[in-house]
Amino acid sequence: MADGRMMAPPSGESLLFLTDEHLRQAIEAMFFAYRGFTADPDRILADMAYGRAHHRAIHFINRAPGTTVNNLLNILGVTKQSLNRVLRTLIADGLVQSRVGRNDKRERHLFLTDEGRALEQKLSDAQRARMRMAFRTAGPEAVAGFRTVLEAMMDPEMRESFDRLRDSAP
Amino acid sequence: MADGRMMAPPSGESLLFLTDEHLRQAIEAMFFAYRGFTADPDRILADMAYGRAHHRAIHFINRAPGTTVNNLLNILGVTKQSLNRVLRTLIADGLVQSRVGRNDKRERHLFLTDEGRALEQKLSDAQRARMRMAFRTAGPEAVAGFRTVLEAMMDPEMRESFDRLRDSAP
DNA sequence: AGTTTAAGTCAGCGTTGTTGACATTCCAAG
DNA sequence: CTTGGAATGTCAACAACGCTGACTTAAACT
Repeated sequence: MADGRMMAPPSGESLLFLTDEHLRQAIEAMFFAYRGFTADPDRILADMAYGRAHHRAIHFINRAPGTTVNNLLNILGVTKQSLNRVLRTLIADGLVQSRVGRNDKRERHLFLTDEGRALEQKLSDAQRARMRMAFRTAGPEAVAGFRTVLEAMMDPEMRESFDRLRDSAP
Repeated sequence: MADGRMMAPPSGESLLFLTDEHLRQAIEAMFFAYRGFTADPDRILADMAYGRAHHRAIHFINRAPGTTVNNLLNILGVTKQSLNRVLRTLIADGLVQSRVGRNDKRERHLFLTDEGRALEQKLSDAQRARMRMAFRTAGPEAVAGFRTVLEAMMDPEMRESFDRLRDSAP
């Protein structure tokens, strides 16, 4: 019966739980969970002329104010043309401010305006609310495991970006 | 110092670890990890004329052979027009076979061909390899927590799809 | 038999990713 | 001081994959 599959994998050093079936379930869980993860911000953005790309840009500019375009490029992992299109609309709409670098005037340093910060708040509030709910439901031990697995799943370069952001936390 | 942030959240019933900062880190972890999650299949698909949508269709047809288009629609959460474009190319390329329903001739039942199964294997091998590596690195307890949190993060309907697929496991 | 409902198709559009070519601006090395 | 290269930005074209709207066909229901 179904209960057999709902049992927790064996603890300890056993690695027998890594069957293809378990891995497939994990893959599907990742797929469905990511849909939930993005659902709330997507709903907010749908009403505006923005999409997920705008959300990501706003998130990381808020996270690291004054970041350069090139730095953002590395974090987001897209081409400058793709990012530029998003940034242009955000700047035109007054959500993002681009300041020429003082030391290196080739660089543009990006900041959220008050309006941009307001949208960031709205989006991240929604996303945090879901994450908070999931964490409360799952409990602290599960959360620790969740983060451990996510970090192990990243590519090394992404892991570096992640660590850099984390280590520069306020 | 950085070690302070690298400590595991407090265990037990404490919920103090649910600060906005912890949640934000989790959000970023989810973002970077999902990139890793899709990276390997994406690389394989890039060489062909296929994308992530084809991968998803192939995955779930393999998972539930004979599934109807409408069922697949509900699982994938896209419009039938969007799915149809993908299915048409997969059928034209001989990876998927579509059979008219016997009871209800309006329905089409979908199956992978040998060639389709071969591609599915290639894609899922790559994705499972990463997942297996992450699971081995993180350990069984972390894996259990990972799955718990992912399930709590899903929308109820997605959770139902996930459970249905899991309960029909071979 | 005629209407409604469901499944699937076709046409067209928007967002967001891609490449390629190119201009501009500027730092830094020769 | 000139030149090479780096950082940025723009234009154009294209692909993947979401979406809506209009339509055909088949089944089901009055």
